[in-house]
Amino acid sequence: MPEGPEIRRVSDALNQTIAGRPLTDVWFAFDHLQAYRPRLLGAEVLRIEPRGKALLTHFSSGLTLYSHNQLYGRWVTARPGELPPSARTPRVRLETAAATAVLYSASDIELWPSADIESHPFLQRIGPDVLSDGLDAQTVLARLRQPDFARRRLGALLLDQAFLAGLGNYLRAEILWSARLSPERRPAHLPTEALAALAGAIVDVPRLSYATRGAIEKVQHHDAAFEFHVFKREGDACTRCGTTIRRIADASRPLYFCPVCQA
DNA sequence: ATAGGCCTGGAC
DNA sequence: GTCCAGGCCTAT
Repeated sequence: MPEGPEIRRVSDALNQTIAGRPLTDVWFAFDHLQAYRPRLLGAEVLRIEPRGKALLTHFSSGLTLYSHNQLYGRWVTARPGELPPSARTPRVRLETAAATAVLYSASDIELWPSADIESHPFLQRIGPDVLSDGLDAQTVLARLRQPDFARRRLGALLLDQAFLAGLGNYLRAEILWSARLSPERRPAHLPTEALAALAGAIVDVPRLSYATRGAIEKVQHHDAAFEFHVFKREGDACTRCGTTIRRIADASRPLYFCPVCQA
C-alpha cells in the first residue's frame, strides 16, 4: 500500500490485532528468514512502527522485521488459524491467539537485530515521517528553507524521501494543488505566504488522507471521504476554477495539476 | 536531473 | 500477451 497514510492505516490495524501477544506460529517464504523461526516462536509482538513507507515489527526476542510494500505488498489480517483467500503470494505469516497477519507479495523483507535497525540503509536515508506527531508547519517550513532542499523543483522535492518520508505520487499532486503551486516552483524563490501555504499543505493533506481512511480505502470501499482534486483526474474540470486538469511526466512519474490555479 | 531496472499485480 | 503503477535504487 503505497503512501504514508495507507501504510499508517495498516500499521494501526496490525497493532490492534496482533500486537501485545506472543507468536503462536510464524512463517516466512524465504529460507534464510525461516531459519529465525525458533527465535521468534513464543516471542511477543511488541508493536508495529511505520517509518515513511516502511514498517518495523518489533519482537520481544530482540528481532525486528523490516518490510516495504513497494507498489504491490499487502498486509491482511484474519481470525487465528485462518488464511485469507488471495491470489497473491504469501511471504510472511504471523500468528497469535488473537489473529493472523499475512504479508502478501512484498519482496523487500528483512530481519534485523532490533538494536541495529536504525542503521538500516533505508532508515538512514529518509527524513522525518510526514505523519509523525511532532511534525508541524514550523518544522516543515524550516526544512523547506534548508539550502539543499530550497533549490529543488517542488515536483521532485516532494517525492524525495530524504526530504520527508511518506509522501508519494498522489500526495505531491494534491499538496501542490492545495497550495496552488506549480511543480516548477522552488522553495527558495517563493514569497513567504506561498511558502507558508506549502508548509501547511504538507502537514494537512496527508493527515486528511489518513483521517479519511487513506486513498486505498476509497478504491476498496467507495465511501472514503478523502477526495482527489487532481490525481488521476486528467480531463476533469478543476473543482476550484473549472480549468481542465492536465497530466504530465515529472520526475519520471505521472503528475496531475491545474494549469491555471497552480502557478 | 534523468533514464533504466527491479519486482509484482492489475487493467487492457 | 502488453503496458502501467500510489516505489525505490543505481548508473549515467
